[in-house]
Amino acid sequence: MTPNNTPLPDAGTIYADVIVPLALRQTYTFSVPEEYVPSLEPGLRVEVQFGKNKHYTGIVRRLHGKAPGHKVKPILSVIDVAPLLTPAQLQLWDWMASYYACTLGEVMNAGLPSHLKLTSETIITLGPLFSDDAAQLDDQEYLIVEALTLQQQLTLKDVRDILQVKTVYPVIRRLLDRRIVFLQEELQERYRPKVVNCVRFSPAYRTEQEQVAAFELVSRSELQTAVLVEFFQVVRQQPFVRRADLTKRTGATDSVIKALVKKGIFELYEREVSRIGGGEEDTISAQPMSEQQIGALAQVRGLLVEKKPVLIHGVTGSGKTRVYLELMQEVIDAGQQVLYLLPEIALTGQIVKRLQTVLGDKITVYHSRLNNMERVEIWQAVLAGKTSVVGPRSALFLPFSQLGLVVIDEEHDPSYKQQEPNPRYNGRDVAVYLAHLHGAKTLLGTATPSLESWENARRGKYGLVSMHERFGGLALPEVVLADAREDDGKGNHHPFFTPTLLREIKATLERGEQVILFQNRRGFAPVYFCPTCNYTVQCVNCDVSLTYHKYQHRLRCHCCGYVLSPPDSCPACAHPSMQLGGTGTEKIEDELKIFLPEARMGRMDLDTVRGKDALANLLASFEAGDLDILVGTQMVTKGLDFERVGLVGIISADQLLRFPDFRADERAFHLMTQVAGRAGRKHRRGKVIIQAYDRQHPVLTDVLNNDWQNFIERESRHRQETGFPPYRRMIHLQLRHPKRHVVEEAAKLLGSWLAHALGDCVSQPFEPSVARLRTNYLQELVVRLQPDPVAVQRVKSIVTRAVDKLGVTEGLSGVKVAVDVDPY
DNA sequence: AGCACGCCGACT
DNA sequence: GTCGGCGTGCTC
Repeated sequence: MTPNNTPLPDAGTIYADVIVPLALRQTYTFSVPEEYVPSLEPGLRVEVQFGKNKHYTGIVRRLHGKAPGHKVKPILSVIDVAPLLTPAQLQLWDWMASYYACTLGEVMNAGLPSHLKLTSETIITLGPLFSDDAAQLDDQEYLIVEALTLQQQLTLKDVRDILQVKTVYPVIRRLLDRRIVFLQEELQERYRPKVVNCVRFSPAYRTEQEQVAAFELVSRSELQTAVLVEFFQVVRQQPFVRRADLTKRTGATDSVIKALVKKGIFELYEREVSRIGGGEEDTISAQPMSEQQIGALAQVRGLLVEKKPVLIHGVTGSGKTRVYLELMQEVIDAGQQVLYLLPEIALTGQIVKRLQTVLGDKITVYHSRLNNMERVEIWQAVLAGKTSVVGPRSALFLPFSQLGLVVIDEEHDPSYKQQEPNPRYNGRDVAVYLAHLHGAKTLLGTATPSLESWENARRGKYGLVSMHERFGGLALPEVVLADAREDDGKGNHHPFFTPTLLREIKATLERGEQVILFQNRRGFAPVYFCPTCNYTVQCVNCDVSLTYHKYQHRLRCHCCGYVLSPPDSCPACAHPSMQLGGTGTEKIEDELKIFLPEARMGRMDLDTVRGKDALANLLASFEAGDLDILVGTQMVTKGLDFERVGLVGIISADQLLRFPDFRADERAFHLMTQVAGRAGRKHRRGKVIIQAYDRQHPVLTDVLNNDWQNFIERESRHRQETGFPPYRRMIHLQLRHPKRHVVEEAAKLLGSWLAHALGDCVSQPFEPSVARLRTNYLQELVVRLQPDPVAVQRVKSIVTRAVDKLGVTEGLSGVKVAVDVDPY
């Protein structure tokens, strides 16, 4: 009997359509062995053989009795006892695959933590905690553990060979669940959450009477009584009590707490906290809400009754978060779950801290830095309906069972859009659909709504609630435009520090306040060139110039990561020296040290936050006041609220506005408004300096006047006239291949097919500004069409078919096509 | 995405 | 005469 033999389909056989985690258009049908029939249902994971020798974790999509007209393989094993995916999740997957014109397998890859996707190549190792406890192992488990003690690591295929069985996933799952073995990757980087020691009543003292008894028990100790009294004080304000707070506020020592623990009254536990923020979070300021907040909350409630999403347009500092929190609390109190989405980077900020302070362990942070084990734990907790979640777009894939509210904060943020692997989805839009699936309330919030959401609000598809005043009457920062041509009066012109900016930086530092400088480019200089022949050092893989990084003294490609030592002389004409062109964050930092040798500076860009805790440490030291100036890219614009920032400088507004992209103005407006919002929060009016050559640019005028209304109206008119989103839908196709003529031919052919089927809503194929990326030449096509869902759906299927057809065209089958629906 | 099958160039 | 290049098609 070979492993490949296929039972003859007979009338009674049950079949399962299975999703395999690959970029394949269909599900595949497997027969269900008799023994599994009772236990199988959609959403369960199964082990299947796919291709000659590969085993994958698949997801049962559908069960049926219809024999396909070809051979089928049997399902090898059922991995789960209960479905891992809820019906709503499967529906979401279907919707995503169809909306984003990708495959279910690709959605599966995005949606399941790798821990839940064993394949033949998965490598396991023995867990560090395993102590030779053979008694708890069955025969198979014992053999695996024994092999691992000899060999350190095994692939699942090895395990199969050792056990001489065809299916091993269930036994592996059991070992994983019990932490006897681990997947290899997670041992490399254990995430260690920061914890604080907290105190609570032990189970024997949870009721009021019991606690009264506790007071009697400690009546002979003044300090212990004081601690108990203090405990009740604190617990009224926040859902947890730190040990350090009790000792600090009562003058008791740890031994007093220990005594209480010993008496069985208290118990100690550890609570995870965000690593940022020197002093731990303040307790909920049970401050009364402002008039505006009360009004907004009432409006939101009213609109939510109509079952449509509500867009909260609230200026920075208007106190939107409080409004979210009130609603979140309600939903959670009603026993439902909340999903609070944030752009990834903002997750490290104060908002998360605040959510945790108020909601305590009712909300879980879903970080990108969590390891597999933690991901799976959260998965189970969410599936059980036990917790709400704050997280980035990937948190959409968690198995919510009781979803009652979805909050999408910073709704306009472009990083909600996944760019690289399929599915290229927009977390905001998927979130709206997810909420709809669950019949959950939907809240979108931002200080600067995207045109998409604004248009939805204008058409009445979304409710709109505006909050125009800053909480507590905070003044908006003063925004000043500095002429980048300005010199110091003696004819000295600095290429990126105007005298105005330098003057203000100094004044701010003298007041003991902090400065944030924004430059949207990392590294030292984006161009390294020869002054005589103009030769520029290019990446060998991509069609871009290499950026000089001074700190590492290397040239790096920001597209593919290629690294090169900078040549001292020109490789083309042998000229003995090379020059640097353009300005990145490193250079800003460097040059500023010349003007302000005393200032303590930090830099925040991809290069400095790469390490695990680097970002948290950087933010913590800025918040603690150990840094005077923070220079950074986009990152500094998102969700950083520091009390002592008196000045924000935007080094080059022109750079933001010159982008050859229909969204450039919008992005520039968002970025500048957001970064400006970092200046001066509580105690004093902040200042923002925008340096620009083109000071007449209408976007700058709008930013200067803080006139979002004017901006959005002009921009939406412009989009309407030129036919761009949200007034048209866009589908973007990118073709790539190592040979230029091949990709060109493919683009021409694909373009002609699409033009034939769709007419002139298809662009001519064109070469993007970066024409070669990671050794592949690129060609692009853009489809623009009326935003009619039926028409769009039809176009998507035509596009998909054309792309598939290209894949089987002789000579062009090697061309990769990436379809991007609603590109950003 | 893998992987095998298959048809054309430089090696023992 | 064979090893191996990657272009093509298939995976239930």
